[in-house]
Amino acid sequence: MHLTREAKKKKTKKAILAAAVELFSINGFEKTSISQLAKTAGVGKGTVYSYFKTKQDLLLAFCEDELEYIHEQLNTRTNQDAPVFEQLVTVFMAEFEYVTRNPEFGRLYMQEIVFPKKLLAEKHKEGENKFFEMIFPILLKGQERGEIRQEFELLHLCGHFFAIYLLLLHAWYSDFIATSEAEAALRTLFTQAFVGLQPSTATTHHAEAQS
Amino acid sequence: MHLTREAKKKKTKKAILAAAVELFSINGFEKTSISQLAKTAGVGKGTVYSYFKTKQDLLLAFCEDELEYIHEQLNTRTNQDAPVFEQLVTVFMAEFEYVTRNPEFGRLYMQEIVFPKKLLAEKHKEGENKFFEMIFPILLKGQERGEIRQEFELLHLCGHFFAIYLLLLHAWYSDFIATSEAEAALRTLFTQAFVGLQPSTATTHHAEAQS
DNA sequence: GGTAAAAGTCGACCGTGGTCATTTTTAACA
DNA sequence: TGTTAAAAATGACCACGGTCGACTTTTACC
Repeated sequence: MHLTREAKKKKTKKAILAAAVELFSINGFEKTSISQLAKTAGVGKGTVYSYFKTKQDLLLAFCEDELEYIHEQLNTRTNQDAPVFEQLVTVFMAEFEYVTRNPEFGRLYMQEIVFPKKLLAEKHKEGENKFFEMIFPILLKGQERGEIRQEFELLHLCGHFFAIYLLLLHAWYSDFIATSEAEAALRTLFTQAFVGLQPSTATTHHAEAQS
Repeated sequence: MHLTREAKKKKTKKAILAAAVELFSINGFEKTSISQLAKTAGVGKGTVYSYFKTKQDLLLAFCEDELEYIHEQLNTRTNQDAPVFEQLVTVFMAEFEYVTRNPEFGRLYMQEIVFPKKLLAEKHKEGENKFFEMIFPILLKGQERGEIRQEFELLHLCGHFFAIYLLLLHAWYSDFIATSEAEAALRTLFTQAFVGLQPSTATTHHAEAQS
């Protein structure tokens, strides 16, 4: 048999991940030791490290699994005909709620995603692309519909919104805003971004955009 | 003598910080052990921990010292009469260059500042305020001069720019942009923010801002 | 100075994350 | 089935970050 081996590996990996979810949820990330986790998963300590390079990797793997699920759900649920503004609020709030539901996981995940070790940057680009893939089509449609200026590149637009999302999370983690205030804050920031910071009469002498 | 005691403590603290700077610079943060550091500083291991709660705290303390210096320099050097746009570019690029000069320190610093442990959030608000204090007066003057819309709250404006700054660093740490491209990217994002994402003819049906 | 309490220092000690030589399991072939 | 080489699992082991009670120095008061 050729499949049995691979199948077993998958099963072991799942067992380790399951143990991780269980123990991290109960005791938190830092208070869970790898040996304890290995025992729960029914494997040796070394085995854990042959599936995950690092304790953090284990957490990130779990987070990414969960996020993928959230993203799929979002893709099927968002109303493609609503205004861009509203679609973005929906998407961002879903992400926000997921990340902040378990602050400890979310924090470690975002720390690694936003400011990755340079060597691992490549790996995370992929993960972030998931996020960009979500809002990319929304913004594209927005440009087609004339809700968003067409002279800006889509990538830069995505970046702009990602920036606002980062700020939202930062504000929450720093206790500047409570969970209940998040949506209002997001809308305020979006409004600023849409309308623009300068008065509409101003001369845009600095508007030489870059690729 | 009453001062001797305090003076001695300061001296010890400086010695520890100095050892940290030296060893971190040579071997990096993770490869420097506390016992090694303690030996270099000429104190016991426990003493290090009576001055700094954690190994990370040690690094953050160092970073904050350095940042303070940068901020002072900036306050005296920026041209208060230049357009807001240009002043902001100057300030942000200075910060950017400092943070990315030593990627490892900058990374750990930003990780902790942007997504702090909830319990320590209070402590870091202070640190961030330094940043806001830098751009607050610039934006205020911008509003007075009519370069920036007056219907937005200054705090939200600061937030908007901080968001862009975070994105810039993120893009750099993720290898999306190189050091040499940073300023151009920053200008592009600023332009987007100033001009606004929606066409100037669009109806702003969503413009109910929040406090 | 003598002395007792408070402040500061110390390094042996603990549990941890991570490694690696060794052992066990699997797959392939005669 | 028996043999063997590769793949996978293992846990003793290591260096580290951080703790703690024992120890030394400083202070304040007589």
